[in-house]
Amino acid sequence: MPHAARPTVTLHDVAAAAGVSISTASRVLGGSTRKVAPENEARVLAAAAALRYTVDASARAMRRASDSIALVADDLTTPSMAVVVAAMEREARTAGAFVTVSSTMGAVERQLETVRVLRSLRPRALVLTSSRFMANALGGRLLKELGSYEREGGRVVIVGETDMTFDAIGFDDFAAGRSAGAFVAETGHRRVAIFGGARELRNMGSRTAGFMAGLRAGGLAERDIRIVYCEVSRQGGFDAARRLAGEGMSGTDAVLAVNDTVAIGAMSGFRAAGLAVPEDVSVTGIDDIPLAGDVTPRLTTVALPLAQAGVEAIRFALGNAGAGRRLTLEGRLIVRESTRPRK
Amino acid sequence: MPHAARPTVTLHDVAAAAGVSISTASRVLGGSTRKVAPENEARVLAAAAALRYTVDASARAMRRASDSIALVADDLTTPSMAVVVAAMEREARTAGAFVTVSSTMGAVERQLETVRVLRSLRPRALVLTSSRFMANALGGRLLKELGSYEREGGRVVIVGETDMTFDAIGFDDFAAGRSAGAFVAETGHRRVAIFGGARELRNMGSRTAGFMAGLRAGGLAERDIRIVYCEVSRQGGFDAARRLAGEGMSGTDAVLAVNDTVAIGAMSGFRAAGLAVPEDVSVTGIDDIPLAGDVTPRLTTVALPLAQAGVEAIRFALGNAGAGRRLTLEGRLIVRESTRPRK
DNA sequence: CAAACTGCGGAATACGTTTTCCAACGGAAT
DNA sequence: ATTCCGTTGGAAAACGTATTCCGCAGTTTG
Repeated sequence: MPHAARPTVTLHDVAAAAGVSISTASRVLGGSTRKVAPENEARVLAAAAALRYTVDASARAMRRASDSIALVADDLTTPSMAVVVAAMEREARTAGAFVTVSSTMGAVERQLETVRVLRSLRPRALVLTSSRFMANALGGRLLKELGSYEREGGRVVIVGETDMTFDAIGFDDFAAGRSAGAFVAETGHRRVAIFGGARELRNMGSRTAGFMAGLRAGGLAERDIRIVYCEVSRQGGFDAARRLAGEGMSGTDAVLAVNDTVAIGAMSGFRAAGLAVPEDVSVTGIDDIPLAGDVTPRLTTVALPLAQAGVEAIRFALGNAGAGRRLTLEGRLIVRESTRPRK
Repeated sequence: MPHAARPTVTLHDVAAAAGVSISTASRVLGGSTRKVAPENEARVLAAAAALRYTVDASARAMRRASDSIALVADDLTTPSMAVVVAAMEREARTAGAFVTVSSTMGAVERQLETVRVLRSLRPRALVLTSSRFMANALGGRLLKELGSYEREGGRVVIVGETDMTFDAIGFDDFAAGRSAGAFVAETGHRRVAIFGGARELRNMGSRTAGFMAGLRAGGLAERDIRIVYCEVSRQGGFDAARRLAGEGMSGTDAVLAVNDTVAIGAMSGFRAAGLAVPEDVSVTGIDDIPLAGDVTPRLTTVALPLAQAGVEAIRFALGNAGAGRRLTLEGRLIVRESTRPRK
């Protein structure tokens, strides 16, 4: 035993116990196409079970394509991300692959570092999920790193919006925003506030643009729409609502939040300020995280197929190479009790 | 190139480019103790950078102890689990290790299967987080599997309660329950309902027992305490609250929920039934998930050091072998607005 | 000045597996 | 009966790295 962590039972041991050669044992255990005599097959299987043999994935990876998929996520604790990751894990497993997860906690420099580390695992694919994977980030160094990974035969899949030319799965954020905006306009709201994200988050920008388009299509004028920049978090929504309420609302009868987390925070903020949702003000979100259907009042939102995105990402990762495929998933408006038509 | 996924640049290429032997390149790049001439070192470094070389973790794992840690989690989407996992990921990274995550979605049979698969990665340690890792599960097969893994030099760390003799990190669930119970009793509540978990979840059982102990210590009689079994989920808490309210509360002025998720569900349920928290009924939880400080009213709860548990688990996993160490972490009562003293 | 020692580069080996190649064997066809 | 082919087992090579061992040079020591 060469070093502490490896005093394992090997194929060699199994073969010896079964009285066959290593080749034969490998063929039985490794799912080879070659046939071996039923007699020998049974003996190998028995020996493997008795010895509790498990193949060494590292050694196997040196001869076969690996079946690991590395996932780089901004923040695993985000509800929508948790849903995506869980779906990926499930899908990968049904395909006999497994997922290793790393989070970058939103630090852009750590994305590069993380990708470097993960590349050493020689995963079959690298799945990046973030709203911030832009080609020019870090002076293009991330792009270069991913490029050379791909040139070495790896697959890169991006979940979220990007301007890079890898396979990508995104949500139609503009359309999602537009359907929320149109709904709010059609249900008779006259003055609307948009609780929007920091400008640098690209998908949040698309959602805001969609809100505007939907509202205008529904007949609202520019001066009836107010954009409130806030942190994209529950607290951000809470604070924005309190502030708006503190300033007297100036007629605002609906809030379009850039995602469910902000919307739920906003509902709390209004309630804390003594306003009732939906009686005094309607609130909508985007995403349809599990919590959205659980809060009181339940949140009207645009459901994005988060789990499906996870599944499709794994399919891209495992499927045949396709250069720069794009899959855009559409959201679906779900009307619940956090909105109410105005007379 | 033997198979598609491996046309990578190898140490051989770097050595050739630098004009040195493979051994020298390995010594420079692999963090060896052997010294190499500064001249050569510089050339190797330059070549590696130019070629974008990354070591092959699989190949390295065949000579050195691996630096991966495999995590088996019941359900990654659980808020408390997300906190633990994030902390593990962070801690592992600072130690130069990385974490691979798999979830079993609560299915006990899949725990065994998952451990089998993960063992093939020859991780340095296996970290299991669940409330259900009992020795006799599956007729002891899981225990046997873990035992042989440990005999092969692996480390097993369990986060949560267990009766197995591996290193374990747990929370003092009984004490947490007791401090919540004592607080509720001391603040003048006279009739209390416990929203408890399914009986087979051991830690939930300890919490319930702690509730009882705390309440009795505070002077409540057996007949003033009512245990309501409900699903451990937001919906479970919601339904239980609705049911209780529908039956007229029969004087209940406080609810002790077995965790924050159930408590938050219960608050919604009461509100939906027209009752106010904390005016009509006080509600407490256990865990202190991030959401607990965000809901309205903010939840009184017993904060468990979830992140610390993740950190300590990684330290156990990476530290020197210690047979059957136990670390029990204590919770801390945090009083917020979901409870109110009764006159 | 010879001998011992130090510092460092390189050849070779080992890690555990898959896969190619070869040999042996048995049965069928001529 | 001889040749041919299909089947199956085993020997050996290969994957990329870390490390042991050896040798060469240069330096110190007696």
